[in-house]
Amino acid sequence: MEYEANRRVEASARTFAILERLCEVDSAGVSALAADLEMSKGIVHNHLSTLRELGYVRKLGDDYQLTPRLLGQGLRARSNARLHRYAADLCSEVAAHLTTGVVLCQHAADDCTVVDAAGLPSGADLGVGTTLPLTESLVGLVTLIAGSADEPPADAGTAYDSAGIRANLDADGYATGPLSPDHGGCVAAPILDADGDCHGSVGVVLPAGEQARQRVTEATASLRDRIEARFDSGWADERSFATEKHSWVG
Amino acid sequence: MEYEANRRVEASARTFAILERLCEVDSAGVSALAADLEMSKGIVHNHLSTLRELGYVRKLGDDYQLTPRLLGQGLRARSNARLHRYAADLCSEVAAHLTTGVVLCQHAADDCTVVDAAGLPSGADLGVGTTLPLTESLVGLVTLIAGSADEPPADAGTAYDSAGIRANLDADGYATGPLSPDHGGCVAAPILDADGDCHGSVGVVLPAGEQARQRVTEATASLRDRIEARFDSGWADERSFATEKHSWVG
DNA sequence: GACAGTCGTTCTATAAAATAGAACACTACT
DNA sequence: AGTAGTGTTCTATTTTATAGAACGACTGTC
Repeated sequence: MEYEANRRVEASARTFAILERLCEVDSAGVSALAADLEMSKGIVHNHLSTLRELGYVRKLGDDYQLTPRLLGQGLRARSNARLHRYAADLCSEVAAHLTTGVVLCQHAADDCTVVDAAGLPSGADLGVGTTLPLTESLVGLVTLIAGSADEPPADAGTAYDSAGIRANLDADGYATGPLSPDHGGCVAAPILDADGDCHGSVGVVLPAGEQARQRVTEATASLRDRIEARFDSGWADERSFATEKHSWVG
Repeated sequence: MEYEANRRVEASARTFAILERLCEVDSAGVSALAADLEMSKGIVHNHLSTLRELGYVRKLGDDYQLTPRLLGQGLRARSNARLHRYAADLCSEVAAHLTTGVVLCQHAADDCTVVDAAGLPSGADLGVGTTLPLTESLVGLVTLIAGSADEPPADAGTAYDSAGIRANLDADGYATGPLSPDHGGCVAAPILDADGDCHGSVGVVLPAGEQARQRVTEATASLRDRIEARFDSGWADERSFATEKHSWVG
């Protein structure tokens, strides 16, 4: 218990608290941040100066504001992750072919994040960067179940039938149900590599109509297979390398 | 001098160094990071644990990897910035109308970052998230010049004619030249608000041909005017609010 | 024109916490 | 078995982050 408290770097946690707060409010002054986060003005100023020195924050008049640096790093992190590299183009392809929505979600500790989206209407609240709860969304739940041998604890109180989903995953490798409490039906399939590690999931929106259901489930299973095949083969992505290096001159 | 050194939060700087390193290499272990950053293994482990607790990093086997959390925050930060909210749709519009590339760049301390791009070929190295140097790119230089009354220091050694660009900005509100050493010609216009603060710039790619030049410069000036008009009026963006709140059900 | 209420910034003594470095547990390969 | 690698734990020491008050500048109001 003594060590657990000691190994956490408090100063960094404070810096991130400030950064996250700035992310919510766009622009704020030292006093407002200090009041919101219950920190002294002097300390907030020190952390903001540090963030500014590192290029994550800039000053506009007397207010501080995030720079787009996080965006660049976030996109770079996504490009580094195999899930996005292997699956993004296939998801677009399926979305276009089925004329429905497809989301690619990456599993994280406490939630899952949409890293690619295709075929969604422009007003959708499922765009890239959206985070969904692990236990309260189908795309999250399938990653949780596929990633661990034991099913989610009963106290999680999920609205889904965990045992049923597990059975569906064991049988078919996908599950069907509402994408989240706020969204309609979808078919969700976890993406596993050869070691059995779960990298995330794909969710394909289910249009109304019973014959669409079969087309979508088949397409989802095929999509999953093609993505996992790339994981297994350590896909060399020659194509993306070829285009990535191409310097563009207008 | 004593205070300057004291107000920087070293622990946070170390955490960000680890985070940035992870961003470059996708996935790495404690020892590798410690060696690269010349830190002790124990310390790297503490910082990684903190980042993991905060949800920015996850563990895959013995390696650590960034989560997509930065992506979500980066996109949210972009949505909060007025530059993106006011200018993104107009840039797309102009790109479609002229059938050329348009980039929207946000000014930061040491560089400028592409926060929106439209009409660029798929292999372009100018996508969202790209950072360009302030003095070695036209889109950066116009923000630098427009943002400060005095011209950039001579020792910056820019390949551009700063005085000439300043004259062009004073006269027309835009400048013409190579977008960067790696790219072709463009017309770049800084975006200023009513207080004279520079928020960034737009860069419109210049296709070959002399009559295209005039069309593009006129379109750029018009684009700048329309964006700045939204800054001046504190554009209420009813439209984006209306669509943003619309929960989408498949 | 002085006043009160802001703001961001600076400063310093004190207490808290980050750190280095060695030891530990575990795995893989020889 | 042995060696070399990993991530992790631990502790004593010193660095350093912190609270809180004072400062200077600015913006209104009376």
